[in-house]
Amino acid sequence: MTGENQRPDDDAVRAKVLETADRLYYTYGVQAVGMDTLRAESGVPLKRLYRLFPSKESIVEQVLMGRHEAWNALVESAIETGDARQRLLAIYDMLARWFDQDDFRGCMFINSFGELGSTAPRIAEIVRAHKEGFQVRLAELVAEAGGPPSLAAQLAILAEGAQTTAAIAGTSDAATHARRAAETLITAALPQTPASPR
Amino acid sequence: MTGENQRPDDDAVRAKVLETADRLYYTYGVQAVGMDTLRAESGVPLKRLYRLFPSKESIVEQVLMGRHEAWNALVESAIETGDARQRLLAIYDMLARWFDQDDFRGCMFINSFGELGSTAPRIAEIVRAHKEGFQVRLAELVAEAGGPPSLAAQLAILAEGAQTTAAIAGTSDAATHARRAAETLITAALPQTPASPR
DNA sequence: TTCTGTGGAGAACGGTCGTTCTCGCCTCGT
DNA sequence: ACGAGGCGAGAACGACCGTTCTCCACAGAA
Repeated sequence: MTGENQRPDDDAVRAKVLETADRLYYTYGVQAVGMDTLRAESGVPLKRLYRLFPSKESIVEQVLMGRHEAWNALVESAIETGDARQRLLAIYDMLARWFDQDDFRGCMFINSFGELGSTAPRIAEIVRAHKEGFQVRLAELVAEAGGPPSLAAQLAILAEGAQTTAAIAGTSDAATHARRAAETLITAALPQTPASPR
Repeated sequence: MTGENQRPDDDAVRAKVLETADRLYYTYGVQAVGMDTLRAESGVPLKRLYRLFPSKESIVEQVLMGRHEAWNALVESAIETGDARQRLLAIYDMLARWFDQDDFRGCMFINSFGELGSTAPRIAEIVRAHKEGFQVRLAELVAEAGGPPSLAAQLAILAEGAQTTAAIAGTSDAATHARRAAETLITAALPQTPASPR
């Protein structure tokens, strides 16, 4: 007898908890937000929190997985139009819009890795997989543009550096600089005009 | 062992504490290392720790200031020979050597910012000032090479991105990719031969 | 109604945090 | 020799952590 007796609104409550946890962890850091704060902000009693999630760490993991999906959706929507070169550059425009949001506090994966990476291997692995997924997607885009894999690695480094620089400096200038650098690198790696078939 | 059998004076003990704290905080994160662990690893009693430093946060601040000086010294020693272009690229070679150290765990300033930036304003300011100092130094080197300020911003983003990418991926490949990208960006910004006697 | 059981509010628990205090010991001035 | 004072070892303190438990109001079945 498998005890699948979850109440009908458990899914909605779970979603609300993860939404609240995402906001709190992103704003203040994971270790700075206790379970009681999460209870107060989400309105979900502790008892139910621990029925819906086995532990705080699993909440952190699910928050990061949610951010992973959201990030992928953002990237896909940013690159859905234009030629291969324009689609690559659109990623940096997306970064600029993100950096300009007033609640921007850097990349949650990078922040969580610095905070928990050395003590929580599962968190570290989620972060590593997230970053590798982005690099793989970049490599696909670069390949469609006819560029070498090394260009994808360079563009990924630019995106990472823009995120940390923008978070620490508190401005979105890094997105503009990263975009210009990306233009230069793409042009150097794809010397022929992108519209001309071979 | 030493000629002086007198008890080490406060300055020497302070230095040993900061050295131990640097290693522990860098390896495990600041919040993961308690004062009792610092006492055990440094061999300095709690009472003396609190006579030498007013609080844990001040230890963190002084560790970061020490890292700031060490970083500046590393940069200066890396760029002390060669022409302007070679000196700029030497920074990425220095990064590669750093990434290959087996205790490399990313940039402590970025890690500390993610961990404490939103709750400890003084830490956030130290991190911000550190990163700005590096960008200013890069701008000087770029200016000596005859390049525009935007090139310095681009090279700084490459360095930041290489650090986070290497930390998360666990490899030093990012340094190589960043160096190649830097070569391309420098060449594009300084189209003429860099050798410039005056 | 009465019984039963579920869920919410919050106390409790064991542990750890940063920080301070106690106390015995050791040194040292007189 | 003797009292004073500074030191180290570690307990103590209050606060907070993640997690579990108690207690009671109340919903539905008989």
